[in-house]
Amino acid sequence: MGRKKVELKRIENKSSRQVTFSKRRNGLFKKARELSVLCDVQVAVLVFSSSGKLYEFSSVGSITSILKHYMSHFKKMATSSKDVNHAKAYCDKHANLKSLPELQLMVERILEGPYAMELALSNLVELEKQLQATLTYVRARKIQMMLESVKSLHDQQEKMLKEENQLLEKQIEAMKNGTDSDHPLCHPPQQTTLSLLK
Amino acid sequence: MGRKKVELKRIENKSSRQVTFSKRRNGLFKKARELSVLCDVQVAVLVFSSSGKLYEFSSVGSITSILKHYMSHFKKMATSSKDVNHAKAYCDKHANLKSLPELQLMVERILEGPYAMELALSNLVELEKQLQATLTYVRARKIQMMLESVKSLHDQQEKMLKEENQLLEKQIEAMKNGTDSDHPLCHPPQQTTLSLLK
DNA sequence: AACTATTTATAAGA
DNA sequence: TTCTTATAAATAGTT
Repeated sequence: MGRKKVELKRIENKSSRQVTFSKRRNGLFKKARELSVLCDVQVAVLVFSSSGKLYEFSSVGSITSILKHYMSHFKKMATSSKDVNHAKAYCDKHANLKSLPELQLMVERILEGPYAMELALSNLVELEKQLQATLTYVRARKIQMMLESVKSLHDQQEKMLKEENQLLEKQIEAMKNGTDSDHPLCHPPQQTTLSLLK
Repeated sequence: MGRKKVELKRIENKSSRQVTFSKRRNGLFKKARELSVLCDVQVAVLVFSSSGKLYEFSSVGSITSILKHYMSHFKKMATSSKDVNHAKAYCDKHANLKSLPELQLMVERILEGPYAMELALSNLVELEKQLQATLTYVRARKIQMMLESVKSLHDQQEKMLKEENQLLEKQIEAMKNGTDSDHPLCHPPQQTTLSLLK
């Protein structure tokens, strides 16, 4: 379908082969998307160029579902502005990581953009790495916070027990020293209230 | 390209959807073959019908490169044999999850079997779910273990402090009994009940 | 499955 | 590379 009918054999001229490759590859992906949508089927097209580059079309399936999975994680993560700020600071210090807002944009473009289907696999792999790194960081932060909260409770309790010990020691001291006209030991019951995990 | 322009959306009429599927599937495969021959590249097209049937065109080779990605995730998980045992026990109690060794076999069959190309996409999606579920479990176990180790340190310290308190209380008691045997206000110190991490 | 009016893809040229 | 356009090819609706 062009000015002339083409013979079905390798195009020997390198540059016209390259031009045809680019045009027909796009055409093939478009057809694949149409088939997928019109007929409600899953289609994957993989094209390996002679230079080893991979061009891929995927109507659905693992790649999209992986992205949706990340996306849902992502929305949860983005709700806590505190985490976002921590992550932002972290990303600023490690240039290989993108910030959460940047990643969010990236994911949204991919999922909602008009060219969602024409994403190269390499882009997805890169995105996945970025998301994984960010998730890992956020998880580490959460665990850190959990441990810190437990430790803080612990420290508080320890402090109260120590205070109680000191009080008791003073009582002993006082009893040893004192005669009994005045009874410093006989106070109303000590209040030892420990509020712990809510 | 037909009597009318078609909207790019699912064809609702089942039989015309089926006819279009058949026509366009063949068209897509023809385009794929042309691209492959004219441009001297490798092309694979996979079409999964809603009934699960696979139609395939391949100018060559395999999809194993995509599957290797899954495999690498997998290898990381399998490094800790302790976790493997925990996960095994967990999986035994939750029949919908496969154990790690089972998953490993699954992946190996997929990668090394002679029918690598004929994998249904649904298998990959299922595998992905299994892997994700297992990873989630392993992560939860790790957090649990970290918290437990902190709690155990905490409990130990608390026990020591309590013992010290008791010792001090006994000393007070003893001193009271020796010097000042009937003083109505002087009760034994109040008990200090500590409710801690469950 | 075949036909055919139309739309769509694309080869060659600018 | 991008656009234009003549023509080949694909295909939607019909039979």
